[in-house]
Amino acid sequence: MAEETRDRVKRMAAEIGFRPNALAKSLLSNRSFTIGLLTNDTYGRFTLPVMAGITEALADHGVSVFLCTIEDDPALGKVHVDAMLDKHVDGIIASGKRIDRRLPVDLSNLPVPVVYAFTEGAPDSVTFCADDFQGATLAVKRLIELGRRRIAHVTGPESFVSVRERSRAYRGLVGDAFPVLYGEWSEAWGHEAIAKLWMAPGPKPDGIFCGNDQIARAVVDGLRERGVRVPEDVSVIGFDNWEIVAAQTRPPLTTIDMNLKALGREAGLTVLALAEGHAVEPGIRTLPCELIVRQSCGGDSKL
Amino acid sequence: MAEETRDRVKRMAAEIGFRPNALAKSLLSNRSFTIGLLTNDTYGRFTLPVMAGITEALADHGVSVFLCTIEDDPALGKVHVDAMLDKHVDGIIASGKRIDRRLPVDLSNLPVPVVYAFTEGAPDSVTFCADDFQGATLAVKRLIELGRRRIAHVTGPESFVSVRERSRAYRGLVGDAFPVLYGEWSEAWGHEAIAKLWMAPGPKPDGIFCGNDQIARAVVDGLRERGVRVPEDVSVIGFDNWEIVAAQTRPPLTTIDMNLKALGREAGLTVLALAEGHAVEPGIRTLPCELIVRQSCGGDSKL
DNA sequence: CTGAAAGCGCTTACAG
DNA sequence: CTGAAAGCGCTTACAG
Repeated sequence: MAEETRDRVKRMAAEIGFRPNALAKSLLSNRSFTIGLLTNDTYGRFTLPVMAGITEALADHGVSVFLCTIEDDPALGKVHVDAMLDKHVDGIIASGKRIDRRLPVDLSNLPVPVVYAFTEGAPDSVTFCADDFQGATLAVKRLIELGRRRIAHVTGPESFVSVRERSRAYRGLVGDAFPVLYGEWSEAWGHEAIAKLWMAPGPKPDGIFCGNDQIARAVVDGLRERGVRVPEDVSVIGFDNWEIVAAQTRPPLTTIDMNLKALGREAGLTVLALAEGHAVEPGIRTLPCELIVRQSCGGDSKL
Repeated sequence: MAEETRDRVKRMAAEIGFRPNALAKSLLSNRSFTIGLLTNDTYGRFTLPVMAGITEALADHGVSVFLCTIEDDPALGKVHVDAMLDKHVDGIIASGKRIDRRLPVDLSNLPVPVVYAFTEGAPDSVTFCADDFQGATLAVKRLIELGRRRIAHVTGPESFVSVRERSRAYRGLVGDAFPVLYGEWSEAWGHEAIAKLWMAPGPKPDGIFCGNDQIARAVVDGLRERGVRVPEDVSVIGFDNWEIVAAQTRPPLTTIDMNLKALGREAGLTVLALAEGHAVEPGIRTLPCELIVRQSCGGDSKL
């Protein structure tokens, strides 16, 4: 075949928009350039950022991702996992809405690599999660740096490891002058907690670290309703950086971002490496959180 | 081959967990049992319910779905569409965050069927969207049935068709005693609107229909802060049924649900039908909204 | 009714 | 260096 012919063929192929059939390729290469994201987070609060990170990392590798939302239904889970295996995904990323619960499906002994992100993984697997302790430390330290000396902690149910980690960080920095207030992940609980705190005798807190943004929002609202100024009288910091809540609070919440997108990116890259046969050390990888400064804590944002 | 042998083979196949390679199957059948969901709704507010509907309708047909979030980046859009076509998806569902904007990618003349859900479609395509006019009618009628006679409408930017449709429905039922207040889709605007309404001379509204739940939340908060009781003095109804906002408002919001999940289900079924070669009438299919009664409008919930 | 062959669209390894 | 063949894992159509 002459140079010229070869060129002509190539040109025509490009012109005509020839695209090789990825399915046929996969049949040979054992690589489908497809991965599955399995989650029970129907609301997408945690899974969407993770998903965004995965896509960001893998889109230009030509990898597409199947999103499978399985609620808490083992049967649905099996259906989705089987469908993914039949389609020969290169790997699976399991995700969820809390780091101390497993998805209702058995992902061990699959013929493809599995990586866990923001959900509890199998013992010898690779698991990514946010560093709750470090994130909480960031928040409480900021309150201390702002000169706050009576810092309270209003948070979610003690059954969550995240809650325990965060309050452990709080305790370490603040001691036990104030009780940690455990409750629901709701605004109702935030209001209740503020009522408790302000009805108690003795000096009131001048800083409140909240277990999530919903609680923080209610705390800020509750304070305003009592005529207490935020951030002048009391500094409030939340957790999650859930835009819809944090940005709409009056004043907008300073809060902790878990960097879920970075987490997704790492998980994506890792599952790809595994799929390509690279060895990856198993274990729990903890990614740092970040302080997002808005207006609910006051002070110089460059502190 | 004896009956017995055939049985034994089948049994062994099941035992050993034999699963046919879907990729190989696809090569022959021209069906990959895979569809793509393309969206620019990074937050997932609208796309996630649509996605849930699609999955619900198609999971037991063995169809998996690629989720592709393309922000507003045409280049990214093309990358994803090409990746999907290479993988021979059976069809594509385009979705978005408003019904009068197109995705930044050309989906005409693709070799696979395309269906639009909650985004503007190509002229001769199948498009699904919620019935804004009917939804707004539901809300305003409810306010009227509750005996409200001075009903105001606080909503988003007039540039949205949804906004214009909803206010057209409002106008039709209420007349023009009150101006329609157009603004941002934010709580800040809700507060501002209440300030305007309550500073104006003359009788105050006794019912407020809001363009979305964020505005409604702020309206309820603003009213409470002015000592106006909701729902005793003023009935408020929102739009969207965005759980995180509607359920946490004090009192929780009565609101309109666009039935996005049903929309996703229809879109999924339709794209599948097209993939199977069935003819589908092009055009815009409008799905009805639903009134979700909580406590912000008062009255008998069975009205 | 059973069993072997041809073919889906590619890539890899091998013979000329 | 070029070109034909074999094969990935299936299904379909055809010959015995």
